[in-house]
Amino acid sequence: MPEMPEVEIIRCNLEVHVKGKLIQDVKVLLPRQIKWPLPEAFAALLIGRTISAVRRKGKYLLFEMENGVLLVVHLRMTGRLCYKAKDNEPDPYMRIQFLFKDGDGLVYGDTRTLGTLYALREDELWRIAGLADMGPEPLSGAFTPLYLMEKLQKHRGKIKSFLLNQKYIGGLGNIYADECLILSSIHPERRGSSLSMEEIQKLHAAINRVIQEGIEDGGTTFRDYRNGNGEKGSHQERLYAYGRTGEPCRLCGEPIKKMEVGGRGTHFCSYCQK
DNA sequence: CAATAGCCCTGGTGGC
DNA sequence: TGCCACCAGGGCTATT
Repeated sequence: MPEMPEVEIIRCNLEVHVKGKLIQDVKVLLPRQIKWPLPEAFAALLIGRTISAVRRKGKYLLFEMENGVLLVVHLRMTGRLCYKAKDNEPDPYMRIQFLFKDGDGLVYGDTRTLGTLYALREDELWRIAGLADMGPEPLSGAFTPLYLMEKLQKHRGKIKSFLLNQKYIGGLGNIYADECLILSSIHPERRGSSLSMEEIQKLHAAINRVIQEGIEDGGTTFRDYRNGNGEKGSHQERLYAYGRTGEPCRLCGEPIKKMEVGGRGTHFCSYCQK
């Protein structure tokens, strides 16, 4: 499941390949994944355009065309974008295909088909609520301990749910949320408003740390994630909590436990996290 | 307004 | 071996 580090890796890898490429054709194999505009208009907006940049905001990828049109992609659970040279073997779960004038292509594949794609201009980005309402990203100047404190003071819900809510912090998903909680010794069911300033500072540092390390490791590949070249990341080898149920905590040796918090599987250490 | 439950989706897994 | 319930979970919508 691509989160901010994985999407950043994909952005970085794809930009090298697609910058300056002219889109000659767009084949929409599964129209319902196009959320705006209608599939025919989606293709028409992109055909004949040249990609000038690849941007990212939270978990969204934004391909900028030379005329200002943006192709926006959210990969959700199993979406993947892969640059394909002319003779590469096809993705069996290909849903959308972008063909370039030089014969290469960009393939959007998605087994569970939960991903979403849009084509619109910069001044129409408000149509994508999750993008327009997104809070500051980890590692950004706006994401400060003070910002975190102000939001948490008013939050009566559980900290795990807070971390997953993109309107507070843009880019965290289930894996990195569990990781930053174990690294800051905070129990996932703690109420946001109950955190001390010291805990908030630890949490802030842990969020930046896990995102930074995730990017450095080329992302976390648990099941489906692949970078823009179809390769796996390695951060799963360094995880403290996620997917380690029953395995010894790397900090104290107690077995990692799993519970449900806010409808999400949550991995934690009952000894370290209070 | 905010928290929560349900829903979308399909492949992989474990139980029998 | 085959069948099937169940799980994975981001983000949207409906409900409380």
